[in-house]
Amino acid sequence: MGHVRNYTLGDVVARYKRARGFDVLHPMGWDAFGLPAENAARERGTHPAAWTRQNIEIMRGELQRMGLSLDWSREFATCDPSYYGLQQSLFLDFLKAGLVDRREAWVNWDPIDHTVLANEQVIDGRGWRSGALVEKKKLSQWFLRITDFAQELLDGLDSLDRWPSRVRQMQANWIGRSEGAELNFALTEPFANISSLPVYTTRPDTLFGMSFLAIAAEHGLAAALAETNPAIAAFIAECQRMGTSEVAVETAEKRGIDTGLRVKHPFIENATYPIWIANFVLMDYGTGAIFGCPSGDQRDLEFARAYDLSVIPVVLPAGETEADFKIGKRAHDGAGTMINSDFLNGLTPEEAKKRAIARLEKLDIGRGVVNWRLRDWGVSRQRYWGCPIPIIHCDDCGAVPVPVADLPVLLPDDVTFDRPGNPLDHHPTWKHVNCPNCGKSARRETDTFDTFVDSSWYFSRFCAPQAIQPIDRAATDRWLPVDQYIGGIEHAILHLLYSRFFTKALAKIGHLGVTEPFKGLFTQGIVTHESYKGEDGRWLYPDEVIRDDAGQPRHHTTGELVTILRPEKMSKSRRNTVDPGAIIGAYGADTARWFILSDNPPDRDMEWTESGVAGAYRFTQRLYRLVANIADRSKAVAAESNAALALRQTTHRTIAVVTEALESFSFNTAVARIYEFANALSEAEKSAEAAGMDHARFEAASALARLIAPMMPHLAEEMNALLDISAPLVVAQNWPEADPALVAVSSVIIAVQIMGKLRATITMPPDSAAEDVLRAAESEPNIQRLLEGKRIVKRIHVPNRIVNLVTAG
RNA sequence: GGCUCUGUGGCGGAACGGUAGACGCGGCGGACUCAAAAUCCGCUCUCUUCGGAGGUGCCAGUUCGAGUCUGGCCAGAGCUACCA
Repeated sequence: MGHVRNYTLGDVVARYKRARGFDVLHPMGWDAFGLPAENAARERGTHPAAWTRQNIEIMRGELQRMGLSLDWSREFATCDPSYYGLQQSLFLDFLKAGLVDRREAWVNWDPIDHTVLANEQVIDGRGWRSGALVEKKKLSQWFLRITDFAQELLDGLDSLDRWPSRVRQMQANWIGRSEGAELNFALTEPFANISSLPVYTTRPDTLFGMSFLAIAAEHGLAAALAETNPAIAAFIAECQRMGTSEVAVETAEKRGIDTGLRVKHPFIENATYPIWIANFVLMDYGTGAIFGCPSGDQRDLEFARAYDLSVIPVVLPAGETEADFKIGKRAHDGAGTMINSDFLNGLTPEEAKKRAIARLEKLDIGRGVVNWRLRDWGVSRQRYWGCPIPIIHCDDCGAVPVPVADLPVLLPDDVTFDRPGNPLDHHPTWKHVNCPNCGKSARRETDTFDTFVDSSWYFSRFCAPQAIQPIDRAATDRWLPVDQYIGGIEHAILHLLYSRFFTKALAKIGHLGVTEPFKGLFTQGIVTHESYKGEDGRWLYPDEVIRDDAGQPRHHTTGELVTILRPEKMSKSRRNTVDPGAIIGAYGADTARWFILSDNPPDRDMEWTESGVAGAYRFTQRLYRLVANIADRSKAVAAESNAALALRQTTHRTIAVVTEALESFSFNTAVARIYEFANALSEAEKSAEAAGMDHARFEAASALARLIAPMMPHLAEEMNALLDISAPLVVAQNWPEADPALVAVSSVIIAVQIMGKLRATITMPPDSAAEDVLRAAESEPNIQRLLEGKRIVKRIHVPNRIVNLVTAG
């Protein structure tokens, strides 16, 4: 149901903008590669391609029955060779432009499934599918150099003023720019050709509070030490077994092992500190080594307490004295004055930071650097159902790009899923090819791309889906950036960041002329539903549950009592799903669309309820009846009755407010205004004989048809044809225009307050002079009564809205 | 732990700092009907001595006036997480 909501919202915008005369590109495609297809293959023996095609057929049918105004001529799926082949050629362009690296990286390795797992696929240290304990393993992987664009990706966020600020905030946090210093700590004695250790820190100001240096278990020095020291080897092995899961991280104690090696302090002559291997130091942030200042960093403090290392306060908080200040259980990482810090004493941490960096640079042992939390994007996946990475590995020539003329590298159809691992790797012939360089026998890369690659440029392809080139520059110059992108908040970081990176990278190599893909972003909420449990605790489908005479929920055949649980995201495992096809079948697409739009603001989660759908359905029937009674007698009359004029004013005011609501994505309030309009039109039936009412009702109904058209396109056409069979289709008509003369009001109701409390209302001509309004307010009977014996000391008048009388005595 | 967001009737939710609760759902009452369904009409925040009084998570503040702005709490949600 989530996708139905998503595309309904988009369709309203598309239809509305089209009626306003815009040229709208509203395409549809399929993000078709990925794990679900492979899992289905393993579980049910269907081929991933067949399974995918079948799913696309089903979903396309649903979308078409929803009446989405999509341009199906632009449809494609990412698993089409005509799409992924072009993606391969883009990759080769990236490679040529130096945007691709191949390097060793630590990965989560599932020893049963023989595959790399993403972090989110590791649950409590075990593979989400196999349940095997996940190992950290070093593998050669392909990386896209997204970090080259870190600054641009951060800066670009400022220009995205039509994005939700929280998404921008999330991306900024993810990119994680920090400023600090990188410095080298010299070892007192070199070990295994290592004479110094580089360390990144954001707090060079606290260097005088140092009490140890710690390196990650995966650090090169640790590996070298492990060769001759079994205790260290055991400790490293233990760290690698430790999961990366939340629980593991949260409950893990700070642990370490002293290497026996020591480093010199950069500033203090003859001072040396131990090097520890610690479980809380991350290899892939900074340099994989830290200096520990326990007084200023909570983690360092916990580590120091565990191993009885010294704690030297270096920042004195305001209001404390140097003699009394002690570090207890909490490190002090806030503001204050530097102490125990030689040439930094008396400075603020900010100033001290600058001074320390200057000294490091002068001594030529360090420098100020900017560091990023963002990592390069590993795109290798040991999977079949994805886009093959177009590389051939040759023993002599190394990794050789597949020549462009040989693209696409097609996935073989004849694969088996009868054993763990990557079917491409098991295939008897596929990977054996000759090196394009030297002609000797070589091997294809058997990894495929992360599917986020597929979805990082599809919007460019939609602009010219038949083009020979992957991206048609003229077409993208015309259409991009996307004016309005609609998606779930779950894409706030990954998909949206990767797409932004791709756009900047493609711009750099000339494929695109824009540097941001999506000008406007709207994040819609998820669709939820109650879920139901039978007496034995099994999940029940919504249509298995009925209400008995007493209103108790019961199973429809067994009669057992059913427990209702609070609404949650629809999921197959909880069985709290509703089938869009069944809803459309029972009520029609317009009812589904109307309910989706009316329930609540589209950026919030919506609860799918049967009564809500039924209410929407009733309204569709009511609209039809309302219009069926109105014939095309559209001539205006010279002398219009008050009733007719009032209806016409309502019509034009409704046009104005609905237009405004649609512009601001307030679909639920647009719906409310249309309900009010329909109520007014019903009311007008009572004075059907009044002069000019035929025309007024016809005008109203005609406007109503066009106003609901973006939301209920089918009913809109029915109503339009009922009113005037010879009229052009609503989709061919313009958006209704509000007549300013009819929108204007002839009187306003002004609230009269005394001391800010509402005491009366008065009716006045709009824009009346202040003195007239105040005179009328003060002579209103109820106000006069309340003012008795009081003196007015101040009169507030807000034109057309309110009068507030401030009294004394 | 960090960042962000959200707290308004029985429910979903309206409300440029200016009449809190629009509109819908649900509920109650009535009309129509032999009856029901459908439909139509009315009522639906609380208290009230019928003058009013109180009310938007809690406590302060700014203002003639605060659901809206500021500060501090409380609760819930999302993201992120040993990022040095």
